[in-house]
Amino acid sequence: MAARARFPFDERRRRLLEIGLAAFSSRPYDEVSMDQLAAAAGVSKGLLYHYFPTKRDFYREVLVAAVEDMRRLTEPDPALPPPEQLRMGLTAFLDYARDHAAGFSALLRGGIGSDPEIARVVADFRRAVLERVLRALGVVGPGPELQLALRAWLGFAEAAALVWVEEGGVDRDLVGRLIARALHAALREVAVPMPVEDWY
Amino acid sequence: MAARARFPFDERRRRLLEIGLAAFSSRPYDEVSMDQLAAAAGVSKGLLYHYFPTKRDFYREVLVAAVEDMRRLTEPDPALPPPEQLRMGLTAFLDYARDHAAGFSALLRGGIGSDPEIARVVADFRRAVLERVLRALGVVGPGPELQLALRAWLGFAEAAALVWVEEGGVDRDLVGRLIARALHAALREVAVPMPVEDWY
DNA sequence: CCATCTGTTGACCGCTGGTCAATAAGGATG
DNA sequence: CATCCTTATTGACCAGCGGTCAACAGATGG
Repeated sequence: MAARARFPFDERRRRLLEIGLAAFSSRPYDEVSMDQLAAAAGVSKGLLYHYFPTKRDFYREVLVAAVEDMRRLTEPDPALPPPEQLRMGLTAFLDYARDHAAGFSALLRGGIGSDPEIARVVADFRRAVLERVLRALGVVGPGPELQLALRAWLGFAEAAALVWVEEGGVDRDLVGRLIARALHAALREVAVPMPVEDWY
Repeated sequence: MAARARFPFDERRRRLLEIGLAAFSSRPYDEVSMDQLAAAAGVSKGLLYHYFPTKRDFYREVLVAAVEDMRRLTEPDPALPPPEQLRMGLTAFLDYARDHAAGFSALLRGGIGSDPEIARVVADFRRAVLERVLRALGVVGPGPELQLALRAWLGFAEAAALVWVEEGGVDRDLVGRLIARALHAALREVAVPMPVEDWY
């Protein structure tokens, strides 16, 4: 065998997560085996378990890293006026979905979403996105109706992005406008004063 | 052991699917083993494989049955005027989500959605729902923009229903109105003439 | 009462997720 | 340069998993 290559912890971990993302993006969870992953990383299976306690934890960490990546790349500039923040945030969101199609589809579509720990990662991400929106709106204590409306709107945005990425054939900015309009409609229905009409 | 109980094919199959729905609704896919399922059904594992070729197929059939059930229970009366069809369809949809919370969450949230065969079942269901809407609208050859808008709207409706079921605390008819309004907004953005304003 | 069909079983297999004691690379210390 | 200690890394190992299969037994019809 090749000589033992000893890597610093963080670097090795990062490499393993990259390989995990590639694997879990292209095949369903249960069709990816730890042996395969280890082989793809040129490493023994035991090492995988040295870095991640279980397969599920590994998957979760892959998801966390991907979501963190997305959150970072779509972060709006707080110095901009709110309408511009929304516009740029949506554009960045759609661009990210387009450029990371496989991972975006596989992971956000819920690779194994019925697991509570996994679902929580996605739920946390969604909450973070909605907090951005609430901050831009200047709302502090959103009631249950507003929370539901915003969460539903996020479902709209995610579905729009998924279809746009998978089917194609639609202008990106049209999709962005569509999503912004949906936000307006959702907010109006729960009586949140916001002149989003001219926001996009 | 108990004497061999011989059942007619269809009945046994139906029972197995019921048990599968209960199992897959309460635990993630990979935490449900065929041995457990067989034991829960009071049956040998071999029999499970006599009815369904693989675990994945079994899961798919469970999903198909659940989706079929939902489709049947939310079917609108075509004799009603379209606005009323929408109203009743949404009400039935939300009621179904509430009354079948576990299955609705687990299965539509995508138990193992990254598998193409499984994803297709959900995709087919969504297409069927959208065809109802298109029929009610009188649209025959929807362009890509309209398809995307409607698909995004369905994401809105699904997310709204999920949150409503899981969090509670919001009036059902408010959720229904919210979803109807979102449909209006989505359609207006892609320039589909439809006076949905007074539809709900 | 036999023959056929088929719902049903239990033993079996390769592989999977997960464990663990043993090992060796490399920096620190003298 | 030898030593030591830490820890990244391995490979053998295990119970349980998804899946297979030959054999069995309850109906059904002649």
